[in-house]
This record gives sequence, structure tokens and C-alpha cells, in this order.
Amino acid sequence: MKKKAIKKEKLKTVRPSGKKEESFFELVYEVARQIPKGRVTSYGAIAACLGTRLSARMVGWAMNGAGKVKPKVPAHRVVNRNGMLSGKHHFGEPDLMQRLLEKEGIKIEDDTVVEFKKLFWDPGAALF
DNA sequence: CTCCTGACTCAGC
DNA sequence: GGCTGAGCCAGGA
Repeated sequence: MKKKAIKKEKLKTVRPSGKKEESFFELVYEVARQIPKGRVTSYGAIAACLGTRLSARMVGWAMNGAGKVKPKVPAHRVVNRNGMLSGKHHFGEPDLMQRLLEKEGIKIEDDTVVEFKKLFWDPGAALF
């Protein structure tokens, strides 16, 4: 297990050379799709993985079309930094997101992922 | 073309 | 210790 060594990492300009001009959205989609089942991540983590943790908003915004793109993006595995299901209201039904997570073995309490810290999946460590 | 909002996060008060 | 403001990028009116 790796400790949280990502304290003040330098903002490395992650420029996927070779890849096409993938917009922030597509990058977010790709990362979100890499989330293993039974694991969750935060918007900031994805944003930070892309190099811009300040654009965490865009991550959430990108999720706006998560269920529209193909393959479908497991946006329900993406929560805010506190582990709270901030986007549950955008799944059509507020209980849908929680149900999906519980189906994967993730316990949800008070709209928050239990042991979120433990189930937290770091895209930066997993992909790189 | 311009303005604003939006599923976040950090820093400041 | 809680709330507010500012920053990010992209899409919609």
C-alpha cells in the first residue's frame, strides 16, 4: 500500500503527446472508465491526474454526459473529495447512484461513501 | 460574440 | 471552526 506521498507534487504539464487533441471531457471519461469495480474516486483526483486539480468542476461537468457517451462512464463511482454523492441528483434518480455503489459492495451512509478513504482509487497511481 | 452557470477544491477571513 | 470568494474549462442562452 502506498502512503499518501502526493502532498505538494509539482504541477507537471501532462501533455499526452501522440494522443489526439482529446478534450478535458474525453480524458475524464477515460480515467473514469478505468475505475475498478468496488472502488471510488474523487473529482479532484481525476482533475489532478490530468494536471489541473483546479478544474475539478470540469470533471463533474464532463460527467454530465457520462451516461450518454459510449461506453458508459461509471460516474457513480466518482464522488467529491469528502466521498459524498454530490452528483446523485444528476443520475435521474437520487437513489440510483447509491444503489449502484451498494451493488458493488460499497456502503453508503448519509449520502457518503463509508470507508471512502479505504476505497479511494487513485488514478494517478493506478495509471502511472 | 458575450455573459453565466456548473456534479469541485483550496485559501482566506 | 464555518462560511465566502476566487480559479479552472467548456457549453448553453
